[in-house]
Parts: sequence; structure tokens; C-alpha cells
Amino acid sequence: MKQRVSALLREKIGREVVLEKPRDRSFGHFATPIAFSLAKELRKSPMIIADELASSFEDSDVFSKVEAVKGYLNFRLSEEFLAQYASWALSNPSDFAKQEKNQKILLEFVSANPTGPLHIGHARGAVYGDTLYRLAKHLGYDITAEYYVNDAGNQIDLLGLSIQLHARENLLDETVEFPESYYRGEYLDGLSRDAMEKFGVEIFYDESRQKELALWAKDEVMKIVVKDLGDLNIFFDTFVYESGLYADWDRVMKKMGSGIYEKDGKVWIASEAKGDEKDRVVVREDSRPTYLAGDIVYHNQKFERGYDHYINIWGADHHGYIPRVKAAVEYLGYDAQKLEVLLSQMVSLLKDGEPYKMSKRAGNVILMSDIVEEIGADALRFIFASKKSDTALEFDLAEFKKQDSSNPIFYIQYAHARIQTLLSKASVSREDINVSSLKNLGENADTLLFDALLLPEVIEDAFTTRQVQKLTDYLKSLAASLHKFYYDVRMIGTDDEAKLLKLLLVVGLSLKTGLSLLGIEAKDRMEKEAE
RNA sequence: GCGCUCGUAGCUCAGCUGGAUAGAGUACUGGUUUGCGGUACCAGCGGUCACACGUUCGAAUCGUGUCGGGCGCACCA
Repeated sequence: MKQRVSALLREKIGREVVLEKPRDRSFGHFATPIAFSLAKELRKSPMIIADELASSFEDSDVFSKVEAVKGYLNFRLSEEFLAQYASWALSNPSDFAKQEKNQKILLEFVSANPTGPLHIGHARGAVYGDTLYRLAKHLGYDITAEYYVNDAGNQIDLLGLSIQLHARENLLDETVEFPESYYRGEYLDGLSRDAMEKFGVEIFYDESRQKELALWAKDEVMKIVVKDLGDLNIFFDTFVYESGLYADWDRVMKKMGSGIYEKDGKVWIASEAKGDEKDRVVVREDSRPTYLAGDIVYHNQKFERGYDHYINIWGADHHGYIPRVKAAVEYLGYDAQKLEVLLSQMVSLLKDGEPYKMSKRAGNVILMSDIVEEIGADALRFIFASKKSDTALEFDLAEFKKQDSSNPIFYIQYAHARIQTLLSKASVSREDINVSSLKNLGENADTLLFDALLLPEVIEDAFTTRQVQKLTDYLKSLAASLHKFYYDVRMIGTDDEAKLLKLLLVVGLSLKTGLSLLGIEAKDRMEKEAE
């Protein structure tokens, strides 16, 4: 709709025009302050310009009214236009709000180390990434979801050691000294038991077999990670393993040319020249590559695979890492502009109003799977999607278990269920509903119809600005409009029943489509709360 | 100390490519259809948009500075 209006304006005025939503719907469907910016160039008062522009739209079928108010230009779409658009959407529900974009995007997210199950902090980045992925898919981008598995380096050795000690302490009742830095947590119980079955007790005592144990364990941990993500409706297209990348290191190093140099027996990347705080070591004196080396090879591989755009979602604590990776990308001869790094901020939990501290060492980490069990995948996804990803977030578990309007996901689901209930009580046939006209329904219904048809713009906006909360906000307000409409207007048994139910179908379609983009399935009926 | 980021209602958060009286939920107070699920709806209360200066016809939004919070500043990943 907006594109259509924009195009008309561009034609008339000869430039790109900012369209906004009027604060008050009585002003119209769209508005623009364009006259203010034209005022200077034309040396005329904004009021007069707006008046002139308004009258030039008089004979358009798209608008029923265009008027100038205090320099603003307000547009009201015609019933005819809205009704046609709605009918098209209903007869092509799977195409509603879809587009064809010609861009290949690689989206990397989560990428948590395979040393333990995902915790609540990972969940935020996971939900954010998956929501962007769904939006992009819907908009027609050719997008790939990728998980980078850091299965090399110290933390993997540590995993092997941690299992050995955990097993000896818990399975074999030994008293062992557990160093600070080792991993703890319940998941080690299962791993220890499985390891004992597979390898026998000896493996917990044999230092030379730590590596073997670790390599087995990280794959087991990845299985847990993938399953937990699946429970949240999150799936990846590809997994890239860090351990498999280093074979390519020599070639990649040469490719960076002057970006790489040797000093003090180590190999460095000249990242300072590209905006980093200082140069970084990529190969140590003992010739072991650093983590950065792996990431360089990985990004080289990404670019060699040839996408138009790359998005990485990282935890906010990695923000200092961005300049060095971009520097590497430039030395590799690629356009660092194509690499977009989005940060997912910290999450803090409140329990009974008190901050709850997590610590890996203490093993009291709040696991993502625990939260899913507690409040459900839908509520978790919704709450994370509805907060801007780059601000720190605090949330209280109790809030999201409630089943009333204080819990937005519940409120939206109820709106959708309400529509289904009404449809099931209809006294007219589906055919009558489909062929009925959406005209002459009155002010309230027109408003609701317009709101429901805004979905395509919202999806586009949410993706291009990477602000997925625009979608959740939209769904909340559409649900509110529906609930209000339901309260105000009786539908079943009235003369306008078929028309009104058609309107509900449009609203239902937007709710359902919007929810599915959040990875949430719309419900047809609400379960009564079990006391 | 340096860098990034945030500071909007009692609380949790939107709004930030500058635009019409700053929004929602929650909390609190009071109400609601002789009707389609009241798991809903309405109204009231509540704001010097951290502070100061600047740019502009116009600033929560842009710029500079101050104060305050978070994160980062590894040859760890």
C-alpha cells in the first residue's frame, strides 16, 4: 500500500517523499510534511504548497480524500482500493506480503561453543537471528542460516578434562580437586555416564586420551544444542567447523599479503592500519594459530562462497572484535561494507523481583531449555523478539507465565482464537463471506481493515532496519484493535455478517502470518488455564 | 584511562533517516454491553524525554560537553 502511495507522490512531486503514519487516524491513512521542505526552495508558504498539492490529487481512485492541514498533507485511501487489496490477499494467502528480492545473504548466529548447553543469554541472539531469517525468507531473499562451531582450542581440551574429573567425582565417588576454570553443570552427568559406557572407566584416568574424549563430547554437546534450538523452532542450514579450517591457513595468510608480517617470532595482522586499536597476533611463537586466525579463515571462506551480504550476530561482549575481523576482510581483498555485525545485548533475569546472578563456574547457569520448559517456546520467542536487540534487557519470569493481557503473546493468540470462534459460529457460508464486499462497513471497520493490511510494510521495515520488535509491536496493536472491535460491534446474526467476517479473515491472516514469522504457530482455540 | 553502548511514566520497554497534543504494557483508582469466550473493553492517575549548550521554522530524535549505568580493552575462545 505504502509503495503504491509513495509511487503516486513521486510521480506528482518529482522526488522521494517521506510518508508517515499520522498520530491521529482521523487525519487519514498516510501523511507527509513534504510542504515544509518544499517551502524553502519554492519560496512559498507551506500552507499554500500543501493546498495546491492536495487539489492535484482530486481525481485519483486510490484516495477518497487528500487534504492539507497546517502544512501537512493527509491522505485517506479509498474503500475501493482497500477492499480490492484485501480480497486479493485472502485469495492468495501464501503470497500475502511476499516479495522477490534478488540478494544472497549469509546469516551467522548463535555459534556458541560446544562445551555446554545454551543458556538464556544465547537464546536472545538465537531468537533475533531466526526472526531475521524468517523475515528475509518471506521477503524473498536467498538467505542461509549458519552456525560456526568453535570446536578447536583450549576450551575443547578443558571439556575433556572437566568430564574426567566430573566422572571421577560423581560416578566413582572420588574426592577430586576441581579447578576454577573447569566446566560444571548437570549436563556433565549424562556425558560422563555415556562416556563410561562407550569407552570404559579407564578413559577418565588416561591423560593421553583426553583429546579423544573431548572430541567425542563436543559432538554430543552439539546434539544437545541443536535439539534445544529445535525446541525453539530454530533450525540451521549449514554448520561450519573451526577444526576443519586451519588446513587452509597458509593459503589465506598469503592471500592477505602485506596485511600480515612477522615480528618477535610471531605472525601479526596489521589491523591498526585499518582502524583497530592495535595489531593482533595470529600465530604464536610455538606456531599455534590464535582464535582470530580461525575467524580469518572462516570469513575468507564465507566470502569465497560468494554472497552479496553477510550478517553476523554476536554477543555484545564481542563488540571490540569487530574492527580486527573487518581489517582481515579488507586485507583479503573484499569489501568490509558487506559484512554487517549485529550485537545482541546481555539479558539479566529477575526472580521474585531480585536480580539473579549466573555464573558458569558455580554451575548455576539458567539454561535456555529450562526457560522454555517454564514459560514455553512461544512466550520466550515473543519476549526476546519484542525488545530491541542492542539494549540490555531485564525480565521477570513470573510475568510471562500469566494468561491475560499483561502477557502479549497470550493476548495476540487470544485475538486469533477469537476470530476462529466467530467464524465457526457463522450463520452464513464461507462462499458468501468470500464474495461479499468490504465496502460501507463504517469507520471502525475501515480502520481495522487498514491496520490488518499494513503487515507487508511492517515486515519490510522490520527487516531492513533489523528491528524485529516492529513486528511484535504491530501484532500487539492489531490484536488490540480486534479485541476492541469485537467489544464494539456485534457480528453474528446481523445483516452485515458476511462482510464483517470477511474483515475478520483479513485480520486473522495478518495475525497468523505475523506470528509465523516469529516462529510461533497461531492457535485456533485457547486452552483453559489449569489451576 | 581509552573505545563502544545506553539513560523516555513508580516498574519493563516502544518512539530516534528531526515534524501535528511524547506512546504501550504493568501497577494504582473507578467503570462496562440485558449480545457472538469479561483470558475482553473504557476512563482516570502518572513525564523538566539524565543535565547543559548548540544547529533548525521545528529537537526525545542531529552535534558538542557533563553526569550516571552496562560491556569491552588477551598471544582466552
